Amino acid sequence: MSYAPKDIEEKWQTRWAEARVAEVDVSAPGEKFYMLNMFPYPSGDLHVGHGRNYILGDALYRYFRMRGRVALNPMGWDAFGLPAENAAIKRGIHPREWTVNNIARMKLQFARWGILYDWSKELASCEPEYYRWNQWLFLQLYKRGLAYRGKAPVNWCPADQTVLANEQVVDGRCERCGSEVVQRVLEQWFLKITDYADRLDAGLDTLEHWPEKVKLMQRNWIGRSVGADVEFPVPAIGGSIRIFTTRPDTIYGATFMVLAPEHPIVPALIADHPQRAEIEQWIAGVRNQSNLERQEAGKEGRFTGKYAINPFTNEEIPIWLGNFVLMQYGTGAIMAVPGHDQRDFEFAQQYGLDIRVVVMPNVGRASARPDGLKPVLHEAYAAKDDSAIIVNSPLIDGLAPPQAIERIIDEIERRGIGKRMVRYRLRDWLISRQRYWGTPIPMLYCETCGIVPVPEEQLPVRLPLDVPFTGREGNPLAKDERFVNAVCPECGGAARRETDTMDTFVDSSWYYARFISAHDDMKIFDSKLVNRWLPVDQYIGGIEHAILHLLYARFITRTLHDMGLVDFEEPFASLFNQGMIIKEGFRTAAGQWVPLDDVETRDGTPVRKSTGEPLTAEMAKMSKSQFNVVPPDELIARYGADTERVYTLFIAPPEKEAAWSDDGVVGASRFLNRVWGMAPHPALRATLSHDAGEGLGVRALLRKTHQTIDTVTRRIDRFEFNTAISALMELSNAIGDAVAEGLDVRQSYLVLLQLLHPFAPHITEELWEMLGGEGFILTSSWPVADPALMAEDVIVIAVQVNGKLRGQVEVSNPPAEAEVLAAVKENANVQRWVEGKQVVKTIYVPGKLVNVVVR
RNA sequence: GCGAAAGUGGCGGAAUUGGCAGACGCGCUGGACUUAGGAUCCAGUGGCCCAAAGCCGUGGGGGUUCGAGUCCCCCCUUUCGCACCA
Repeated sequence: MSYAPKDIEEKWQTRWAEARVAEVDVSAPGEKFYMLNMFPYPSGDLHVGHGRNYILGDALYRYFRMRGRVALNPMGWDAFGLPAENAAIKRGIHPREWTVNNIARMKLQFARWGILYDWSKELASCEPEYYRWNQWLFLQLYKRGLAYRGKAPVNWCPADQTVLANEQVVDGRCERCGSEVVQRVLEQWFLKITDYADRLDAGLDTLEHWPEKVKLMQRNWIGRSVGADVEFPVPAIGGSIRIFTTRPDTIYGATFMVLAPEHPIVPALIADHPQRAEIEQWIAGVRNQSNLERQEAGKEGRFTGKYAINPFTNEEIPIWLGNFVLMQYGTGAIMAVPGHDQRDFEFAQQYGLDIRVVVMPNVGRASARPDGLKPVLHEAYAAKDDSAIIVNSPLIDGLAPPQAIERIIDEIERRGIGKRMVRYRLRDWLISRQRYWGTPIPMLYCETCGIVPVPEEQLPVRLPLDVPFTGREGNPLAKDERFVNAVCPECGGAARRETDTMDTFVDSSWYYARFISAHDDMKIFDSKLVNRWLPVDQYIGGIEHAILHLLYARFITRTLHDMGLVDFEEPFASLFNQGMIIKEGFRTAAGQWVPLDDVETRDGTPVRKSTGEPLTAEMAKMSKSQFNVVPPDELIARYGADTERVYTLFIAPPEKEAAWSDDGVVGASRFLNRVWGMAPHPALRATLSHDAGEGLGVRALLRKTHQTIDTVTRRIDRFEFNTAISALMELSNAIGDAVAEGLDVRQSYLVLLQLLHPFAPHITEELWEMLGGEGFILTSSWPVADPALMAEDVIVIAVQVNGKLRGQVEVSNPPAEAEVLAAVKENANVQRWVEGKQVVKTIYVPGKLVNVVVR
């Protein structure tokens, strides 16, 4: 009987679905395991690159189930967002219809991959039963002062009349229409994530099972800096300017001050400047530049004509404006220490400003120090650790920077001119979008009462579905009178509804908790159950979410914690980022991607069939626009889903980028065919017994089997799926050899099926059934390795002396010291025996090298 | 520029604690079966050498060690992240 994946796979997919095997009663007893793939945006068709992500999750889910855990593997849809709206504009399909259709297609695809989700807990963020709680959450945040309306410069696309998220701006242009994005100051809704900056930063230390890389990225994004705020008096305007510095120990070296051109005090400083008009023009120019342009322009500045007093040297220092000082960070003003800061140094060089050395390498004796008072910038002169020493600074001379910093801040605080300060790079989260397809922000603007929240009992604020989509006149919601006109719940007068919708990252910041009570229409979720099931035990998704989604989710979880709704602060105990699948695409010299059916190979080089022009092959992320996607349909039709699953996991370590190879797939296919082909052999039907007198072959196979159980288990635990599968291939090869020798392999074969199940679920279920297994293999238990059976009976040690083989001796396993010593002595006259585990370690006798190696 | 990770056959990649480098798979070579092979099966496959023996081999150069892909120092290359954050 030959292997027909199609029939088998459909059969088992149907059976699993009918038996609702993946449905979990969240209040059932047992040790829980919450497995979660990041819920996808329903963009439609899935390719094998997406498959990697979900197959990985399914394999883990099945593994933990077999290990006896009550495993939950839910799935939902991040269903609001721009592409649905674009489809509506381009093709006249309603965003909802487009989304619902895509969801249906993706569900089918998941089923064909043999992925088991608990669909009873399915959710879609675009449905009122979900986004209602999004709105509720927003109101709670508003009540706590964590949601506020404020002015901010935002990315504005003039053609589409909307704000764009930073990630929707590509090279300064709108990713959708290509128009140049401009900065506009608008009133927007923000969530006060900065209130949680310290907790979000500190919490990273508790995430032991997160990739270091992601934690580092978050840490950099939060950008915690410790230092001090210091006031510098400016007599000319009868006030002072506050700066932030992380190096207060270098304050004696502050020879000038630089303000961001946008700093609010600038107009007062330059009011009587003779070239005021020119400076204002320069400021306007800098304002209009993006950060990138600003940096490319190089360092530029203008002298304001005014001076500040350095509070420690009491010298007058010039106040400059500089394009390299950012208004958004710190106080928008710096004390410039050109002797010890690269940027300040460059600026000082350019404008001929004083440079003073106040830090030197600490080389012990003063006389041995370099003649360091030269105005140069050198690495050692910027050191912040004990390798440096402060000079030219009366109050802190001779101290190392760490002590000097403490000392000088104490003095700053004593004098009342500043204080210790921790600042963050993190900014508040702008969540307003002038977009239709999103959660309406549940707020009202009343002519008499001002900003009024929609009362909770009026939720959800439903997104009207019958609105026209033209795409060129801004948010259709704003023109929908029925939606906009509302009654103020406070005074009963006329009110206007907020027509902005929420950033979809709000939707995804708490969905993992909603799965636990997905259909509760009384509350956001059941806290008791959520506290039982969360944090998520294993979260899987792409590295592209390293900052945004994961940071927002960590933030929102903390707000839920502070509301008393959950008793944990970190939503994801363990995080795994799978790598992308890439594949060769072909492009012309001009960089244009060419469809595969227009590519052929002539004389070993790819050319474009239609024009004959030469093409270059390039590995790229799978994408329709690059014509290099591998759709799973064909692959499954030809080889079956199990083959795709095994190949996808075998191709490379899962965290790495993997190059798809159509040829490589056949390896996985052959492997499964061999596994199938062994099954009907008569040897399988015999009963296995391990009586003495059995052939060595059976013992060896049994040993291999138990070693494989051990190996595969450990490798799955460590996410080493590729080598777990290679170990199964080895076992399969060993069983194949044993079958050829006519040995009874039934027991080993059943173990192989169990170990293989997470990777190739359909074929293993089928074979399990054929061999008379009880129930689903999915619900069978994971085999346990018997250490006694794993060990070799005898080992051969080779005695090497000075690299030369002196003899080989067979000893029992584990080897008795006396036995080995005797053997070694006989061959090499050795005195001492060092025992390893199974492998015999080095024996070293002075003057004589003896290397004992296990054979 | 700063930070992080990684360099192993023709390719993807293996190699607990330093202990037979190249598992497993692809590809390739030869063979079997075939009207046929982009199917299947068998054998071989790091390099030098007809072969054996032997020698050389984990980006380059030093070092530690009886022994280094693995540990230490210097250099080179690639990828990723941040990008004037005071």
